[in-house]
Amino acid sequence: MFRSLSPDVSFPTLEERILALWEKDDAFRESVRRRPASKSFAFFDGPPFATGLPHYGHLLAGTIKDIVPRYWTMKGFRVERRFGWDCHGLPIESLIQDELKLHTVRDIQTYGVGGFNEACRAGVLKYTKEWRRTVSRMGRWVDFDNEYKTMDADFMESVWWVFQQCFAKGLIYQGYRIQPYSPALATPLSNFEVNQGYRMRQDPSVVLSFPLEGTDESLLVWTTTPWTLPSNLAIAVKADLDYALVNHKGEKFWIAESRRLAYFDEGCTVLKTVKGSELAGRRYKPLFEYAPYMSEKQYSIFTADFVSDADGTGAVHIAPSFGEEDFQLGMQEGLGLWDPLDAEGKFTHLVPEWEGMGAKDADKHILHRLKGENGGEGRVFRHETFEHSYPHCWRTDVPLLYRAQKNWFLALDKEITNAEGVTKTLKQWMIDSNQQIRWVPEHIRDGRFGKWLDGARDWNLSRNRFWGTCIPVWINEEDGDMICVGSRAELEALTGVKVEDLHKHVVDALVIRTSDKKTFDPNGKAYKRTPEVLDCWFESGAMPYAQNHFPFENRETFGNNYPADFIAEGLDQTRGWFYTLTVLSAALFQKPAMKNVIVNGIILAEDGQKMSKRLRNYPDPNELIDRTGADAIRLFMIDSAAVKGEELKFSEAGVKNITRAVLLPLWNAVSLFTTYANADASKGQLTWKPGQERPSRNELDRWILSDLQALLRKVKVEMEAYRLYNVVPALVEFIDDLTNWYIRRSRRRFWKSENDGDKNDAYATLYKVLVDFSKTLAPFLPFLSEEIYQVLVREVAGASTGSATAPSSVHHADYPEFDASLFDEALNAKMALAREAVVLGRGLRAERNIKNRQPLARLIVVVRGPEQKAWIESLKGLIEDELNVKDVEVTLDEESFVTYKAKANFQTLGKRLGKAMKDVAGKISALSHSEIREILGGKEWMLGETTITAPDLILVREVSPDLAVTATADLTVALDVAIDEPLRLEMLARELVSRIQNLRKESGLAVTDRVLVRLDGVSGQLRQAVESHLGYISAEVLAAAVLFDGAAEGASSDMDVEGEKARIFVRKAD
RNA sequence: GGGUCUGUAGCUCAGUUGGUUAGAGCAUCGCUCUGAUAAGGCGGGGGUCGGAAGUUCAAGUCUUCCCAGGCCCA
Repeated sequence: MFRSLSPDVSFPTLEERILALWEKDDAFRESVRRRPASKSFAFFDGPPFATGLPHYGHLLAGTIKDIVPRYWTMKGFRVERRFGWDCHGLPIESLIQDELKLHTVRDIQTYGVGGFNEACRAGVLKYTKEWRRTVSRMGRWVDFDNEYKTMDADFMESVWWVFQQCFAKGLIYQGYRIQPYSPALATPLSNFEVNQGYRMRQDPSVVLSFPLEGTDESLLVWTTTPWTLPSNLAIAVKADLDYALVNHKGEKFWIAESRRLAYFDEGCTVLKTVKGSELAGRRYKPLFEYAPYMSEKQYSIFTADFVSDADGTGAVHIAPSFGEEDFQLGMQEGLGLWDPLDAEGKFTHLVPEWEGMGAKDADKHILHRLKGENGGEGRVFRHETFEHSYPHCWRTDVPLLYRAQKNWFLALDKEITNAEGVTKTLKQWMIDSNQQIRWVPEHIRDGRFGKWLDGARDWNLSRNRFWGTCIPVWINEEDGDMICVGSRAELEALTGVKVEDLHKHVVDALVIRTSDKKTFDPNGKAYKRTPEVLDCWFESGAMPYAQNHFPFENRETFGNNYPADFIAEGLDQTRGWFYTLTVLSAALFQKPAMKNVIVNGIILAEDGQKMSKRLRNYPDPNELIDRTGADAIRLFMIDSAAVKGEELKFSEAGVKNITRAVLLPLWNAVSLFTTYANADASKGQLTWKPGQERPSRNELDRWILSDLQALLRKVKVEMEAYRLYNVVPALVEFIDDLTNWYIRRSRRRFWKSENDGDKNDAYATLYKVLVDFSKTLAPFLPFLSEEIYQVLVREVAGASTGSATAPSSVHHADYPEFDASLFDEALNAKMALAREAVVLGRGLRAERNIKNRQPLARLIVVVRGPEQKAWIESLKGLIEDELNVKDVEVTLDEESFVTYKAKANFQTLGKRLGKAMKDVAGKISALSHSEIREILGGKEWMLGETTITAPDLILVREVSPDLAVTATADLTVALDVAIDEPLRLEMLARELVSRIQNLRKESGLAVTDRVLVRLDGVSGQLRQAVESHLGYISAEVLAAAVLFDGAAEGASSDMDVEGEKARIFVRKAD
């Protein structure tokens, strides 16, 4: 009837088989097609770089990105899932630069941007095959055939459109920002690159004297970058710091009082002391006269908070083009920018003295000159060398310069009016959007992400690179007039040239000539494209629009799929994708780009370190999948805090534990079901047919079905809140309920030889539970659930089963809904109480050292109320059987077993009593049994000002150590431990059965084989036991006969239980 | 240096508006059971809840400071 399942299962092999099945049936695409396009659940996939292989972080994010869409698909939604590739940006450019041995920006230009870009295009998808294989092998369903790539012309065109939208809203502007700059590469670097290049180096630490105008006084000023001195435009001091005027060998110097002794003797003369604010506004004589005069304030003293007296002199030199703080002060005071360096960081003709010399190289020459050794002025007061950590170019190892660069920015403080006429700044729209997003974990919203939004600065969109989407702005060189192009059609109209590729080497060649800014006019004004490309984060943020080539195509699709219902990425994307999605969505539509976000944490190696190829502290993902299977890895990752933004220490042992705790028990449950069902079917004892619903009167059946409903309700709540981490524990608990209670308690019902209704009830129930549970598990364990479904549903013909009627994959089925008609809260509580009684009973047996095979006469269960009494009575038989007792007696009267003591209920009393709490707690614990009874019975006990009533007491039951009694808040259980002769004989019979069963197993007999049992040398009481329990023994071990003839035949063993002996022989009956 | 998250048993983690003796799983040790089992059952050991101070009758939980680690930023 059912395919027979080996308990000896290899999950990786099973998974490979399922993958082939999905492939054959085109199961993924079918799962999408089956659901109506009108009922869409939108998912956005964050694009990875394909310049490296997938690692565990990708597997984790991929698993989350698979589970949630699978779930909503089964809930009836169409969930399109398109894979995306991030093709542009520095990682690929660096890779190709290495391949082509192009070290600098100039090398690339010499090589040719076209050739370089084509090499990037050809190389960027290097690992896509490996990605596809690993992602698919993990069971993730995502559309690779319909993938989007950020380098596709359609995608890039939409990015242009997004940019143009921002441009039209006045959000785009050009401005300066200080950036780390590599003179060797002639390019600014990203923070990421900078962080790779920190090293110790020695630099000059110089104090210079600046004569103040109209006095004979000088200000001592500190710098570590002499090469910026020709660009000096100002000096900054700290307003509330004391500055002293020191007389030193006839010269007068200003210096911060707190720094005075660092440069002068103790005995030096202090002429006067003033606050820094009093020095502000005074003018000084510049060191050099190369810089043009750009402001009336040039060469004067300012106050600034960033000045400190931790080093130097408490006065710092300001060159606004070099250094973040200098730049800020320069902007604030309108000093202007003056940068005498060329692209390679060399002085230009603006500083003829050192023209052609690199900035850092010029340091010593500048100092030499300032010392007056070349006929100049002796302005160097102190020249030292110090060692510090400083960033170097990660490729060429030359020290970086912090330098003002012209960039394109997205302004966050511009006001935007939405469709409803509400006006707010872009930043406020972003902050409002964030409040509408459900973050998992929640704290990201107002924590990491919210704080980041609050402090967000204008977004620097431009990169002086080659392989990216071009900034679509053309500029007239004379008047700076700009045209922002938003599509290929516009570009063609303006240039008269039709292009299909929008990359730099193609687009830069196009010059716009126009008189109306709309159409090409050979005699019109000329506009050339600004040379920068876009930050590739702009492209990933534009992905919701660009993946659909919106607005050029798919307007309707876009409308149905925006904002996304769900996205998921790692915590490191807070400032990355999550941010850029939010900025662009707020800029374009004044709403969030997504409704729900799961943020996963970082995966560390088992030792808590980062996973490192060099340390080899983690198993290769592909090898691990081949060893343990994807289901186990998926569940291990999901069953962790990694799905709420915390880190996960990845351990293979943890993955194996999932196999042991979840996969195998479930597999065994299915295997048991099919084994017995097949056996009974072949004996003609199965009247029930697969898929046939069969209401059972058996409480155990009704309970497991009800328990399953509780699980379904829980899963629904957690999945709708995107709390994946709460789902796996619930699934595990259900598997435990199913295998260690339902199946264990039902084993005999499957096993018994007579065919009655109950047996078929059991099959019908277990079948329904397994099928529904496989559907419940499907999003989480896509492979194993599929196998179970195929075996139980697809491969058998029945009312709702078989290939003719049932969906071809479990993932095409509808997700099981909570069924109120099967749910019985009281039954769940009742079973829980019975199980508690059993646990207590087992404890008593263990405590008294009475083994389970020894039947006992009686268990007394004392319950706390009439309802509970009825509950336990209705499950009497189950408890009797489980605990091997002849009778379970249920009563409400426990006073013969326990003595009451009481503890204070701090919760009710604490607020009322305050400081008297401790005293009262002592008095309560001193109450006697009868006093407690009276209070429980309703008596009010006056204790000073307070009235103590029953709820103020917590009852503690003390049991005498002489009695086999134990108690919890819900139950008191007493075990009658007396063993009379009939009970002893029955124990012996059971012991014998156990020995015979072992022999059967050892000799490899099938569970259905009938046997012949022979006994030899049987001692008196054992013989008596066999004779009085012959029927029981024969039925248990499927004995055709039990003979005392002593003939030695078949497998044998000796038995000796408490002095009762026999030699047992077992062979298969003829 | 700033922001943020984390710190509870050997390991992985729960722990409600502050409330009584801080829990679970795994691991370990002992006992036990077994014709669904790579299992099951019962019990033991194992904790100054990162540290300190404070608020309170009462702090794993609230406040402040400090320490350690991760991520992001500088």
